[in-house]
Amino acid sequence: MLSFYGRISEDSSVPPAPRPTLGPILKRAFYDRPTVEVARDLLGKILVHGNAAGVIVETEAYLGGDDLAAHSARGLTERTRVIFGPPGHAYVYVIYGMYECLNLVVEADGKPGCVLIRALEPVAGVHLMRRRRPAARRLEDLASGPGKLTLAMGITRALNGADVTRGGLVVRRPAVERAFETDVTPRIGIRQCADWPLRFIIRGNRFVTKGTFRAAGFVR
DNA sequence: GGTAGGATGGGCT
DNA sequence: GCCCATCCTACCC
Repeated sequence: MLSFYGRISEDSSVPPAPRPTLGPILKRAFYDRPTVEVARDLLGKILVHGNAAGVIVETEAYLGGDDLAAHSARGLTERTRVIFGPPGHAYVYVIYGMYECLNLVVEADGKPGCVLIRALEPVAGVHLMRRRRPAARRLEDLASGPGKLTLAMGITRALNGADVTRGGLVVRRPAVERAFETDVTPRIGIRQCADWPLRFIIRGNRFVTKGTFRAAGFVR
């Protein structure tokens, strides 16, 4: 099985891949950039909440301006206030009344833009994640979707507006950066601007969103 | 391997 | 009242 940290063997006599050592926390300047750049550059970084952590393997960019799929497209409301605020904060919203999705706010203060975190490759606190997601049978199902990963990581709407450059929810570099190829596709599960190429995944990674989406049509 | 339908509630028109 | 940036189960090849 192909993973960000190498090949995972089904043979228990083969030692597991080394646990990635965490590097420094991403600073605010990382987020204070164009949304598409940040969405792409978040791939391979490590989302950490408490004792759980996972490599970000799938993201989507939600732009300001004429991106009608973005919550901010309807203007500044109580819900979207965080998206218009300073970069480096969490935007957590409730979807379908049952699940919560994590975004990271980007672009300069006052300019809307955020990146939806869609899938993680678990790297720490796997036992914790399994307890939080009993429906997941395989490691690949633990955090392979935006609603799944918030459950697995224990991220709730209580973290809406949290500063992700300090505190319990942060994004870190891996201690050793690894090279990978990136694929770009249309975003999943939206109707407006459905063909815009704003979804980014680590090529070949087995932990990206599963299921029957119109996910084909790779742009690059 | 695949698809269809239901759960469930906040935000906005 | 309608629309969702979703997930799970049941059921069918």
